[in-house]
Amino acid sequence: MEKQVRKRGRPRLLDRDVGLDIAARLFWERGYEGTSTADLTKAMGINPPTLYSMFGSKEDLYRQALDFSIARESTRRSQILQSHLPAYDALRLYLYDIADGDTQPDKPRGCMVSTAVLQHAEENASVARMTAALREAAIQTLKARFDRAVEDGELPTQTDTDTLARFYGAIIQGMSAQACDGACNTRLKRLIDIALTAWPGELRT
Amino acid sequence: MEKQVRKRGRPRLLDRDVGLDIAARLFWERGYEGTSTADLTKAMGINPPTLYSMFGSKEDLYRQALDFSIARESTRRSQILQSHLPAYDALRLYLYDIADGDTQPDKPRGCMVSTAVLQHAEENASVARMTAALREAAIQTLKARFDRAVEDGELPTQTDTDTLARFYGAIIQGMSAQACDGACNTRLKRLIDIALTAWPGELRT
DNA sequence: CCATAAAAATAGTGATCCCTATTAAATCAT
DNA sequence: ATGATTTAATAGGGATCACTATTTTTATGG
Repeated sequence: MEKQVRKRGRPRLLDRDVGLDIAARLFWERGYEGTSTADLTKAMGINPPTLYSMFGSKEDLYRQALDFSIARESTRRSQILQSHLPAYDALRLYLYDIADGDTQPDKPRGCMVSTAVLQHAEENASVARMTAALREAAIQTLKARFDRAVEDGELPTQTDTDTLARFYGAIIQGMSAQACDGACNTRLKRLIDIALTAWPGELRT
Repeated sequence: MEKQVRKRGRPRLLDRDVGLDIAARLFWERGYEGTSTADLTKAMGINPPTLYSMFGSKEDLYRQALDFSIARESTRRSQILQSHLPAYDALRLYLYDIADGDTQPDKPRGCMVSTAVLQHAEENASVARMTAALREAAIQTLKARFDRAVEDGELPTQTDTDTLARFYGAIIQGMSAQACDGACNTRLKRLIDIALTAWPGELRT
């Protein structure tokens, strides 16, 4: 990650990561269809051609903003999930971390991915497929952790880990929706505590 | 509900309820921001002035289409919930009915209300408040049923019925999101069966 | 200083957005 | 038939949509 050597030509006024951060925040708050390229260029302080030369298109920018945001969160969250904590405890901390992310002060409510682009115009079907794939990947990550829990004897051998992962995925999506509707952090965590009572295994192995 | 007596003037080409049904289906599939007035007028087979004289504005039409759709479902669903079945059994049938609604053949996926207008442009904030209020009302209906269950001794007296209602509300929202992403009916019902294991009371009193 | 390179700014493009002023058509009452 | 009444159709308005051809600015290399 060494600083780029100064190249020829006019220097950039906008750092790429700063631009992605601004874009991610707008898309997060207003959604893909609710955010215009004029909103984006205005918030970044650039003119339209600069946006297109830096990021390609509105859809390309959305994809890059999602990748950028996910990269920032994924390290901490995968550490929680892949730690040597019992699966139940790891899951609890993982869900609490998501609840925190859904209710950050001075940030948009909810999750940028969990409830994004569920309904959409036909022309945005490819954007919807992208967010759906990200949600499916998150569920598969949960399932893999649950499979490990079965191997470790923390869950009954007959556990349907796929459905269990989709159940907690539904909790994550429901929390995002309720955060968008104004739910506070403690309210989401009380909800998590109920969801954790559906855990099929012995607790704290 | 007697048929209206033929009045003076040119007869309507489009029945109001037929128009609302067409509008509801479009809004359901594409969302509020993803559906244009041109989409609506084309699907209804009318010209723009007819849409505005019949329904007022795009936002008014959305509100009327939501009311129209909810009215059709609410009778059956409130019968399920307010029946004399034990609360647990009523809840199970209620959630199964919602799962069926999320995965109807030849209908858009998911629920028209549960995951609608979560992210939105600033100019559509009033539309978002409307759908949020409908979601909150559904949660309060669940809470009221749970409160009755406490009175009937089907739930422990110290049960936090508000959080329990928001938990099952999250399940409903998560199911809608996953249905939008392609989940089938049986997958949603397996998810419900796990959610029901979080029920705090004695089953089948 | 000059040529080259790279990015920014200007000034738009055609398409689509939600909505409406006006005119034409179709019915009923007399 | 005529006038009154109600709805439909025509034709577009002003704003915004995502995007871009062209020109101008600012840097480096020689």
